[in-house]
Amino acid sequence: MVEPLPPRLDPKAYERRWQEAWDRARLFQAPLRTAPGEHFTVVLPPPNLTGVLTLGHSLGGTCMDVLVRYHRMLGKPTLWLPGVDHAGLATQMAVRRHLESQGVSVANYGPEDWQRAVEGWRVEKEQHIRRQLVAHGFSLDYSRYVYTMDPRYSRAVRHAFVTLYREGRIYRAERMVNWDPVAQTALSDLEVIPTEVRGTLYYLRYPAADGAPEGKEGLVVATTRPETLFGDVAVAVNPKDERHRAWVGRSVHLPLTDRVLPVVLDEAVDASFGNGALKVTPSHDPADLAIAQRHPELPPRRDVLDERARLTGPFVPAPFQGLSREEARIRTVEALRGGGYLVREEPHDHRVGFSERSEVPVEPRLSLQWFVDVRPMAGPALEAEEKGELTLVPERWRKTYRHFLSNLEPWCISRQVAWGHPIPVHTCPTCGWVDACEEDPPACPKCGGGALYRDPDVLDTWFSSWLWPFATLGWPEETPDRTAYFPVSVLVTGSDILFFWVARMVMGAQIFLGELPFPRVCLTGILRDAEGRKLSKHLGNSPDPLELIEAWGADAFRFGLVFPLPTDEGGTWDPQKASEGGRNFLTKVWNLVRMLQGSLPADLPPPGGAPDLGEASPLLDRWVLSRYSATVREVRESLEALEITRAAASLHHFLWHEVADWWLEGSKGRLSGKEGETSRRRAAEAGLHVMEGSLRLLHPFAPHLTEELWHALPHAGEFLAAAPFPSAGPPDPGAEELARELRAWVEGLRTLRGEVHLPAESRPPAALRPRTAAGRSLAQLAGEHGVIVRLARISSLKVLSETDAPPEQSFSLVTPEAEIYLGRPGRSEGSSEEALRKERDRVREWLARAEARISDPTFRDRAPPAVVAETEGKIRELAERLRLLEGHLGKDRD
RNA sequence: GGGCUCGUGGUCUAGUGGUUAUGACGGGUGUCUCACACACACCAGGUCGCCGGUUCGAAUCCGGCCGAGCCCA
Repeated sequence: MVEPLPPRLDPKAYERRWQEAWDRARLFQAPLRTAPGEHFTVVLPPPNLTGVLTLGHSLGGTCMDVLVRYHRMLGKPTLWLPGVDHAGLATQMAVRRHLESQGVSVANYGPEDWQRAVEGWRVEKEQHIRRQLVAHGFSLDYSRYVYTMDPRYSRAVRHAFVTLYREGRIYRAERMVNWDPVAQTALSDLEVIPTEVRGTLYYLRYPAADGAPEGKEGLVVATTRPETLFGDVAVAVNPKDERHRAWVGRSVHLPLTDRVLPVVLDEAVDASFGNGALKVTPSHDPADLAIAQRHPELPPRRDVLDERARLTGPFVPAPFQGLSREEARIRTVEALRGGGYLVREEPHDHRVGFSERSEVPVEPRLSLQWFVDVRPMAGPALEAEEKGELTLVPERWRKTYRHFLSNLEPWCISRQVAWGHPIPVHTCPTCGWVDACEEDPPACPKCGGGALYRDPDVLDTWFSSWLWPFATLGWPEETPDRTAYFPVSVLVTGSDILFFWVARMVMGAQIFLGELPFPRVCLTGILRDAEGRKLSKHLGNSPDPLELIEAWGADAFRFGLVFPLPTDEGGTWDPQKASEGGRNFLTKVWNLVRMLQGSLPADLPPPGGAPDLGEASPLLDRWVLSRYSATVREVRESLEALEITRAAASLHHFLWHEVADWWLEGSKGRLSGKEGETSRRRAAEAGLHVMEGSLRLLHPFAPHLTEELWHALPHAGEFLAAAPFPSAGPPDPGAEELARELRAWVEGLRTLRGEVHLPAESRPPAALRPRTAAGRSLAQLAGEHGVIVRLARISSLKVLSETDAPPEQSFSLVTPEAEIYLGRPGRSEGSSEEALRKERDRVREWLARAEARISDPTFRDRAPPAVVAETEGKIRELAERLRLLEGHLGKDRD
């Protein structure tokens, strides 16, 4: 026989123990299979190697674990595959900060040095991340762990590149990219954070070069970046702008230089901004570049900022050479002011892109980069969603998904960093041969020359991430896992990476495998702190999940994450409060089982099928079994629909407010044995059936606690984690209707007690006259009266017939279900008049509202007959209740 | 500037044409009632952002406005 449970729940006493036991039993290792077939596969979005997991990972992980454990309990071959992402530049920056904090200079680090430096970091972070994942109780299959820089994974990345290169989908081009002048690399749009900045708008006069139009001395342009003026190639105005019409065909002097710039017309110029004239600096602004390209007479570029954003080059006058962009702005403005070119300056709020990595403003820069032309891939990805082959949950993300795919830009995949997957393109300096190869060629295949030159860039990290759902399973090789466990069954991730990860994975799988990587995507909300900011490593406002697990236990933390689920919009979420709520609920479950355990006969066998309860069985047992069946159904439906919060809420409500508050409270008499061994045994059987099943239902949410409690009850099997998920039994509507009535009676009695301030210890006699058919049936079940007496804390219950006179000297109340009387201890101790009056006023108001509706002829005319009938029924009930209430009031006043 | 989303008691939230609008936290009152004070019972608190429209009937559908947030420029 099992030990009695300790009175207090202590997660530390069992969480680690079960994690180790599950691990020893290899419960989470997906079975090896070679044939395709029904399976459930989830891949963990690989956390970055940059550091520790955030609460966002905890949320996504919990959702995945719930689904994975559920499907595993359904008996499907189940795989949840973990891994980490090398996160190229992000990791390199983190390692660099780490090394520099230890006084190590990385200025001269080459790729090999970085490889070595990151390797040590990687081992440490991998261990930490794995510790965090294990502490959550996530049922991951660590035997299939993947690191995006593993040789096998790297081969997949390389294969993907070579395939696209050979198909002509990858090309090299000079483009305006987001340039990080500190990290000295291109960034994707998604690594740039637009930030609201208070800057200055400078109005500069560019003097006329070949005679000013009448009444003008020069053309005034407005700019936030005066330091780039040396790169100007023109001044542009909007053709519709009458103010500047006279400038067409003329030219102006570029201040601080001896150059002359033409004035051109372009639709893109915003006439309402500044003075309506724009200095065109094609090398350092994407919009200006576009203008220059529309005017073939203009020089296409004129670079004045180098890779560190310093003013350099032949167009920069000597005094400004080598200045940083910040210094250059100050000096240029000084010089412009000195020369009388600065007309005025005004404060100006605008958005500047900051590098997510090095946190400095990004510099638009023309440079030679590698691109994937993803635009042709969008069609199939859109089509899959439109046909319903790919569904997003919640559905409202569809529009966002479509909008993104309909506006794709070529994807810049090259990065000028030391660490990452190298771009496998080789050039022969002798004959000019260029190609992408799966293996490094020892010599030029064309001319036989050696000393091939490999492209120095590495790939954007997302270029490896978009292969995740299939490269982790062995692609491009046909491995057994790929056959058995692809496609992924559902992808769970944060809505913030819908574009750059989810959409790209869809395109990737379609192009490389010709099929979807997953049929469903579950997008979780974004957690925000008390100030409404997104929790992130970046802001440092995410607590370490390990601290919360340490403080509350993994199960409480997990339950707090999904119930209530934080929504992605607006709302804030307090991890302490949420975990506390989880802990309170789990304590409830703990005590529920503890109470039940103490009441079980020693020889009670593990539950088999549902106990056979005839109509003569105790109402509460029939009712709780019916509610249990309904809960099983709801939980299964919710989990199938990926509505994890709804499943958690069903369980929370059922266990706390149905099993504990009503079944257990009302069954204590029977469970205590005071009503005989047979009665006790039957109550215990019903309770055990419901609780053992509920533990299985709850297991995906709170795996440790349920495993611990399951072992404290009679059970069949070695692990709850490997037990089958419950199936729903039939509902019992008759029992539900009677129980609803019983609860209404008890609640009415309790409300009246409260309204007249009866002391908690008083046990007055009570009488009650049913007002419904169900109530009259319930009244016949004399065996249930003890339950009502217990729950309402009364000494006795007398059911009155229509003709019975109500008891003298009593408090009273009229509810929709019954007229209720409570014995009054002494005539001086309060009255129910206030309660009755309150109720009467409410009923009057409802009645008035209903009567107003029914007296409207168009309502009778046009509303469905059922609604009219319902309203009439309601009016009858309310009128009757009002009459009764007024009668009681009259009597009470005596 | 374009796109998307959301405005429900103090806070968070359920609710896709018909009830007396759900629940949680917080608040109040009373209770250490033989599982649980991490609890139990009861109570108070909302003109469902605003204005119009559709409808017999709108938190729910439509339009406009106001406010918040996200994404892309």
